Amino acid sequence: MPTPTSLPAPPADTRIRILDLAENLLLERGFNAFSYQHLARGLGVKPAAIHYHYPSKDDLGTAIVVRQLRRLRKWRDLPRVADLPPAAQLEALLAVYDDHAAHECRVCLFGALAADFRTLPAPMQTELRTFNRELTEWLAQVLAVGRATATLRFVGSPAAKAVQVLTTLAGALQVARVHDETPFQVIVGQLRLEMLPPPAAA
Amino acid sequence: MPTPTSLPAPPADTRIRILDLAENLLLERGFNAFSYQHLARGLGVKPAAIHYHYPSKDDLGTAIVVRQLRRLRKWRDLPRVADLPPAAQLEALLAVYDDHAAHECRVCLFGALAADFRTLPAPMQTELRTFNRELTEWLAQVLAVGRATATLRFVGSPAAKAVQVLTTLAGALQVARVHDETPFQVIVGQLRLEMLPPPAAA
DNA sequence: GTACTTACTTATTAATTAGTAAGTAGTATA
DNA sequence: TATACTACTTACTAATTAATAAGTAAGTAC
Repeated sequence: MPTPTSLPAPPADTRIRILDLAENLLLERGFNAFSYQHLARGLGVKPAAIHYHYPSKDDLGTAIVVRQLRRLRKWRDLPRVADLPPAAQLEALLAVYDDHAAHECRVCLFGALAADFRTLPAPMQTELRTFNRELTEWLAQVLAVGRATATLRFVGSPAAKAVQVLTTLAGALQVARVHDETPFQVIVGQLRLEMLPPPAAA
Repeated sequence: MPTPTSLPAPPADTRIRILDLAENLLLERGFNAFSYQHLARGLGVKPAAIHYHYPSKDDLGTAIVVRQLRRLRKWRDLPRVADLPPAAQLEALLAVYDDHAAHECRVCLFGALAADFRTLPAPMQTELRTFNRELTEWLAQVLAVGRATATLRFVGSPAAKAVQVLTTLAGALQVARVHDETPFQVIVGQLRLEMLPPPAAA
């Protein structure tokens, strides 16, 4: 225990500030479109300071994906998410993507990295696959319960529908970037129309 | 008319060979992940030769998008496509994306450029928007006729469904890149299941 | 107060980037 | 045969890239 009673250091968050800015630049401009110089200028430090915390850009990129994976797991297991009924869980997911669209039309992590995937360091590839797999498995489970309880509607297997819906959402954020937020809202509206209102019939 | 009776020059296709290779690299690795040096090495010429045909990378990138736009218009107006019934037109579209997935998991033009969109030269942005808009309008028309003739099934407006389907397909190619072709086939199967078989009921 | 660690900066390297200028070989035209 | 054009190559520049080495100031441990 280094600082038993006092925690005097808010300046020590450079490591996190780097990660935050790098993540922003990644989601707003793509992985190959920012450099240690950009980060350094944006934070008021020298490029070598970034190398001190993240020796190589591979390390930095991997750290971004690993943190997003940790966030996903934390979010998914949050009582206010995990204890929701399936339709509300789906809405919570849509809200996350809506946040991205509203925040400078940021794409999601997956959409930011997929196109350049083959140029990414191996650890980033691995972590991104895990990220996407865990998110898909979570949604598949939500959809399965939702259909079983007649609160979500779709044809085909929950796993297939989960892949389709997540892929659509990732793409929707990209379309929002190319045009504007409108098509994103159109797509989300379409998803709600198809899946959310149980048919009101028997 | 330069060469009235003879056309002796197959070597003169360097301009096209550059465009072909650049397009391949763009779709396989992303726009910021290839350079004039890569192109030059791949073609056995010097980088300056590329600059001769395409003075700047902006010009080259724009040429790629412009050519894809021309191809789209040509394809769409082809008798063997334009004269098809709506369900077959949708299948023809799916076949194009399937080609991409089968060919080294190439993403589509849109998916390759969306993440880095803000780093692209303005003419590329403009042409890509046009490309996406025209494709969407075409599909919306197909869907409208398909539903009117009861050969395609969906809820919501044809325009909204067209945006959703194209976004899903673009995303599906990206998922194929990150994992393998399987999820792409799952997504296309899901789309067919939802839209293609008219309900067999009245 | 000496040793050590943390968190940097300064200075530098080697590679790569897009882009340019000038020269040249081959072909076509007058 | 002179002229000019096409399609390059050679040689170069300036900027940027990730990365490293060495130094330093401030704090912590004992």
